[in-house]
Amino acid sequence: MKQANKKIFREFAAQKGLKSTRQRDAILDLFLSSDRHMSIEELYLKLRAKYPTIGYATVYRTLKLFAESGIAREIHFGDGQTRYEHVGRGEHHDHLVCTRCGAIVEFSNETIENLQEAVAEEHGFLIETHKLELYGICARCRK
Amino acid sequence: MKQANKKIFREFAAQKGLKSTRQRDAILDLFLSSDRHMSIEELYLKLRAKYPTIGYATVYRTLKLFAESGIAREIHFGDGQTRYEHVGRGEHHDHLVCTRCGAIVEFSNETIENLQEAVAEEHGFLIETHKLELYGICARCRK
DNA sequence: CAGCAATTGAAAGTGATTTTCACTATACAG
DNA sequence: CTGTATAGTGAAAATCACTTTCAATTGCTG
Ligand SMILES: [Mn+2]
Ligand SMILES: [Mn+2]
Ligand SMILES: [Zn+2]
Ligand SMILES: [Zn+2]
Repeated sequence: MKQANKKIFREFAAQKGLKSTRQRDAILDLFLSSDRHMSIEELYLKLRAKYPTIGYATVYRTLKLFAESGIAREIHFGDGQTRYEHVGRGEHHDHLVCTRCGAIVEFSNETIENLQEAVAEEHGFLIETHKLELYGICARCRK
Repeated sequence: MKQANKKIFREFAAQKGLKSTRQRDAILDLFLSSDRHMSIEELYLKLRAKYPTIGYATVYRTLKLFAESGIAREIHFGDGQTRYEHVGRGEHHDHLVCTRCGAIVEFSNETIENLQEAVAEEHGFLIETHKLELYGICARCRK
């Protein structure tokens, strides 16, 4: 997925007249090779290590571009910070979030998705997106 | 539910040594008799009408107490504002949110809830809470 | 290389929420 | 009823997570 997403972003950038900059490239590389759910702050701190002068604004702006291009998705787990996660073409998944250690497990359940559609239909809604998050204690923390 | 929740909060307040104040009572009455999903700002503005000197801080603090006591639940629909909704003893529901007009429809689906449990179990998680929100266009806005 | 638009980072600005603090109100003992 | 200890209040300042502004820099195109 990494190379595919790199290509998707390059194409997006090209047709939008975005320039290729040292910072943007560094952020893209870091994002694509990092943990799947990173907060801006985590990304910023890691970037600083290799690129001490990079600014918060640049990181924020760049991650928005990633989301716009379709290679990233913004997620909110209710801790006040925005996270970004990788998105593969046409992929979708939901999350289990450990309230103890913060671990995030991804899952996808076709049946649930279908039932969501059914519920929406009952109420005349046309679903655009949805959010399903299960919060609890992960296997590790339960031991 | 209104009287029941009033009683629940009174008991919570008593055992926590919270005092009964004019403001707290006003906020409780307004909250319990209002729309089921109110933002702090909406509550604040309505309160101001009857109680011109009430401060934002008091409203924020009081709603947190309501949540702590179990009569209210904090909800985040991604518009940057925290909302609070009524909670009845042992009740639970999820939401359909119209991205056009902001309408909120509540629903509950036993089958989905059971599948969530099954998913959690597969991953060794013990669910504490969950959030299921379906965003889309409501029946009215589709016409 | 010149010309110009896009990009960057520091710093100021936002908007929601929280904290601080001096003042006030409540509850409970006497 | 008081007097007191304590909790609560509201205005204003502080925080937090972003977002915008802007002057300086950089990438591209020709
Ligand atoms: Mn994920
Ligand atoms: Mn609701
Ligand atoms: Zn855990
Ligand atoms: Zn609508």
